[in-house]
Amino acid sequence: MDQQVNDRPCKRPYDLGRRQEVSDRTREAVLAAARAQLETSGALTMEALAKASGVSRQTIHNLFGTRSSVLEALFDRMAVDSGMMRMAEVMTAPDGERMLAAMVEVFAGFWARDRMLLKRIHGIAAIDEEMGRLVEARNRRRVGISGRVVERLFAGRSNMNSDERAGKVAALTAMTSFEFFDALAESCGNAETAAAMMLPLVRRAVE
Amino acid sequence: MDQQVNDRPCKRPYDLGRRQEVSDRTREAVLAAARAQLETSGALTMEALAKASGVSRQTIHNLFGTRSSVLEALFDRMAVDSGMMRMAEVMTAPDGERMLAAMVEVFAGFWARDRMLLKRIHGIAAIDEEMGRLVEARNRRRVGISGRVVERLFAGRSNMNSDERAGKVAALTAMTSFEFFDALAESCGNAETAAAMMLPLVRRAVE
DNA sequence: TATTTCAATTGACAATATGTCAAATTAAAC
DNA sequence: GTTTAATTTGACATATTGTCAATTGAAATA
Repeated sequence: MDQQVNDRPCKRPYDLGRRQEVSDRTREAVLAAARAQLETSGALTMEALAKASGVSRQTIHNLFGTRSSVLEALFDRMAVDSGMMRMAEVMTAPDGERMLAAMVEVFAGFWARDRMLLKRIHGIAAIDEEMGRLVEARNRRRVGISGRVVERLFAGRSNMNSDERAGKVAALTAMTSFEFFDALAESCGNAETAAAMMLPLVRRAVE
Repeated sequence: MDQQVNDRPCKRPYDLGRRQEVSDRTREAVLAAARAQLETSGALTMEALAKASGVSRQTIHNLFGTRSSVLEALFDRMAVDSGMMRMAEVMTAPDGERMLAAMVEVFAGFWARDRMLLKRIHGIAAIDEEMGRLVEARNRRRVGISGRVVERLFAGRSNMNSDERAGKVAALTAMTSFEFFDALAESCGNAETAAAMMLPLVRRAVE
């Protein structure tokens, strides 16, 4: 079990030790299988997931809780995996221009790496309230980053009212969204070309 | 039934007449209820749909077939309702600039009108193969329109290679996509502001 | 080695959803 | 009044999520 309430006193201390490692590995296996299933078919059933990861259906429930929780775990993991920490790179860039370039590069890379998976998850988010809130929360972080970039980019010019500034931030946020990247990749035919096109497009958008 | 195989000879001709009208009205009622359900909760169950539109679950199956078919009918209808015919306006504009402006106006209006519904349907399309093909097919039409607009826009200049041209088309297609509009509306806070921002952004993108 | 602990399995179950079928109902057309 | 066919009703079959309790099995302790 994930956690247990001690209604019965333990006669003996017990360290999970290697058992925890095994448990962790099966957790990974489930997430990997979930990723594979989502990327190929788009459907994600507990039954198929259990079979693919070589555990029982109940075990997945024990490890994650509900089906939604599996998706959430996958989504959470993605940020860590794909180096959301590279965002520091963006923030510490020497000037606005290079901040913008770094931001575009980081996000384009991020979106390109897990494009199919993100497409599925964002799709689910459009239907499912809970996943919707999760995606929205992450998007809000990008709004914050856009704000900082725009701030630095126009640090010199004081002849810009707050509406104009808000417009720039909105444009930058929208153009660094997964949705825009995916649409661009779709109409380009591949993600690499889309990634290459991003910076000039974004630059012209925030001018 | 939708259609029947005559295994028994009819003794008498029969014109549906008013019965057809009634049937058509219930069809409308179902679609309206489906729209309402999708816009509010995002979930669409046949049971709730039947209750909301005041018919039996079986009737919906008779009228549409499957649950997916209801969604498809709703999606098909949307194009007709929201005036895809206004596309002629785009094609017959006197010059490239005005074609571009018309295209942006038409699509921004189109996306804004049914934003929530489109969000749901595109979400489903990201998961469901069949709906995915439908949305993709419609998107391809926009690619064609973008091509015409870019063609006219740069009719004078011959100093543009095919890669450059393809890039413009891809950018225009991506920036007139629902996904981009929705992302922009999200970061603006409302669809109206997003619609107003579109033209300048698109213009700068295709330059 | 024997015992204890707990992850994992198994099987049963309830709840919800889609989709199909056949018989009965009902309202419109003839 | 009879015929026609849309609509309803109720019964199924199937698939899916989620929970429960009892069992199993492997690792940790003594």
